Amino acid sequence: MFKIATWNVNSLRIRLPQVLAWLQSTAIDVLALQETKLQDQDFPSAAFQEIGYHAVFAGQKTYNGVAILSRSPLNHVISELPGMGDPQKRLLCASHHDIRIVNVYIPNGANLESDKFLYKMKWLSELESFLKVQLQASPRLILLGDFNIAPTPEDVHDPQQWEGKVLFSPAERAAFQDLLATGLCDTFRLFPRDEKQYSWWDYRIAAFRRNLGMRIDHILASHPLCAQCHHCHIDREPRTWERPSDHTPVVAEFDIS
DNA sequence: ATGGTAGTTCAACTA
Repeated sequence: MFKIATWNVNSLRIRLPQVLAWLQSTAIDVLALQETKLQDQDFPSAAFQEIGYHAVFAGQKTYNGVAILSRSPLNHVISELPGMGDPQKRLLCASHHDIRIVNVYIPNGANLESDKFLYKMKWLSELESFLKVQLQASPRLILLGDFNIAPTPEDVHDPQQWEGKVLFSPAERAAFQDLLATGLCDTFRLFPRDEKQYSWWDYRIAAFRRNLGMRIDHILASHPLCAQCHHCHIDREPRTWERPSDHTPVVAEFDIS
């Protein structure tokens, strides 16, 4: 059994006790983190090592920052998205045995009229190119992270209100489908689902209490791995804790010998 | 239609 998860922690400095507690209450093999907001010299490697996790990370001051925690050593690390020439630390790719793990913090995009949205679409386009190369070399691949895209109306609490807005625009949804078309499937949608299951709720407007959320954190797996995926769930519990991240973890399990 | 909160850093930006 192989259990992998993604969690946008919105500052690992603040959330470290929660991440440690959550890891110790689950049986996670690999955890992809986004928005660590830590420079590499400040990354709490020792704290994770004490509970049995190796860590690789790519951080910067104040914004962004990604990390992968793993019970087994990780290798062949890439922390730059080719084609971007980008100081923003939003991608971290590493191998866990023969599984290629691609952890992403896809840009938010602000709004459809902004330069940030152009940057988001460019980033998605470069990610698609990068994935094709990675899949060629590594047929067993998992792409996971904070995508900042709700792929379908079922992933949005009020799809009419959100139609055409950032996180749920036709262009972003099309880009998400382009990612799937490289040879991936959305593990969450491999199984029957209750409605209104989300991974992110705005801190404002008491969104969590009212379940006004969106499913924007995803675990996509290449087809050979999808055949071995037997479970995916959103763990709402950390979102109920004191001083939570605005995102909650998503977990997928694979039957891998 | 606007803004509501949270984190980083310390006025303003990102989300």
